[in-house]
Amino acid sequence: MSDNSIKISEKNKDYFDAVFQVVRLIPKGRATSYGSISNYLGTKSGARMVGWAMNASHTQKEYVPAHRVVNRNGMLTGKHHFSPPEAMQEELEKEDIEVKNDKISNFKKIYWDPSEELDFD
DNA sequence: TGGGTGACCATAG
DNA sequence: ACTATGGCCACCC
Repeated sequence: MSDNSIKISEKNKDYFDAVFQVVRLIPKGRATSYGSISNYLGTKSGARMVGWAMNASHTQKEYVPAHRVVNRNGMLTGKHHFSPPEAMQEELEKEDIEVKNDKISNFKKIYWDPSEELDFD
């Protein structure tokens, strides 16, 4: 493995790019939280920035599975930001992820932590 | 330039 | 268990 090391430059633009890359690395049927991504990138409290980056994810040419990114509670906080708000839950259910009341039921099961799954070189 | 906001998280009361 | 507050950093007005 060699592509798993995401490098962040001083440019915030690269930070956005890094977030997108991590999100794309999320396996199908899995989900992670903003905090985990920010923690993986080094910005512990930069969880908000991750969400901000996701907001710009739709502008990226490459597909970014933003629906696989939820908050620490497993709640689909960003669903309202999707083209059709219900699309987020739809996409998750398509990946065998059970969503109940805008929250992932088995979030702990399908939880995917980049720092755990991705190996550092 | 400065203040307010946000798809968050952790801690304290 | 729940609510309140701070922190964090980029973006917008």
